[in-house]
Amino acid sequence: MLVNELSKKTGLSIHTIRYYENLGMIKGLTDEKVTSNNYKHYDGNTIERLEIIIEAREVGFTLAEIKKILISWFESTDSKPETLELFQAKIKEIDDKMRYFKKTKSLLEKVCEKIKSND
Amino acid sequence: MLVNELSKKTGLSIHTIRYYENLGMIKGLTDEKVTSNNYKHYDGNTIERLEIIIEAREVGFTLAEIKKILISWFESTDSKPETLELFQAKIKEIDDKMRYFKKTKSLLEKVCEKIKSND
DNA sequence: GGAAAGCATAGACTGTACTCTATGCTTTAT
DNA sequence: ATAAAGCATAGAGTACAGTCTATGCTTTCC
Repeated sequence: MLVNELSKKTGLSIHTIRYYENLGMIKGLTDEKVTSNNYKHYDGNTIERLEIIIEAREVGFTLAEIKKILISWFESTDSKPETLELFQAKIKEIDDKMRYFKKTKSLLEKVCEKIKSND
Repeated sequence: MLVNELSKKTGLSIHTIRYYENLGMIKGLTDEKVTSNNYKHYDGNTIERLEIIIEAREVGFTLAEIKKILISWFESTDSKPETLELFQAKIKEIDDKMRYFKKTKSLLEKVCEKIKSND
């Protein structure tokens, strides 16, 4: 599939997809049998990668971190201590954030009640 | 207290404090009895505000949103429908993120196990 | 076969949130 | 009294994550 279809399937803009490709997070392949153009073709793996990127973004990974995750997930066969460390640090970060979020949520709920009761 | 003390008490850099002040999120007052300088004085309310800023940043509010929160919390007497809406939307966002976080955490834990077992 | 739509690269521009530098005046310490 | 430290404003610079524009070639559709 070409970039337009990939964009539709993932919901990411063509610009963003190319941006991620420039960062080396995904890679399209040009069909060597076709010499008239250098259109890039993407496959299911690219979709999978982009979906991982979208989810990982959501929980606060930076693109640089996500790149590492992708490499260790798709390209590496051996275990990587530094990736393990990154993940364990992120688990800790997530725990911290969840605590914060719970506190903040109940605070926000109180504030909402306060605002409503002032009517 | 002057900016240096405020910085030490909140852990924010002087630069960051001034940045927030320029955005109108906090406000120091110059002592009108002193004419030789225009040093700004900050009080407990400023610390409270900065602590709210720090916490709200942590859960993903933008500074523009935090400014609204501060206004509705400290400056407004009447209820503000738009602030209520903002908060309710944020509560929903937090719920969504918590779901994501739980999913991601268990995924990360699995990945960590996988990496470890490859040793 | 000519217009419209799609693809590629490169680079400029935007927004958010800082962070740092320059300059100059004021206060404090020795 | 003078050097060091602190304060203020203004503006430049940085990092991240896009987003948009320009240019030019290619493919598709009527």
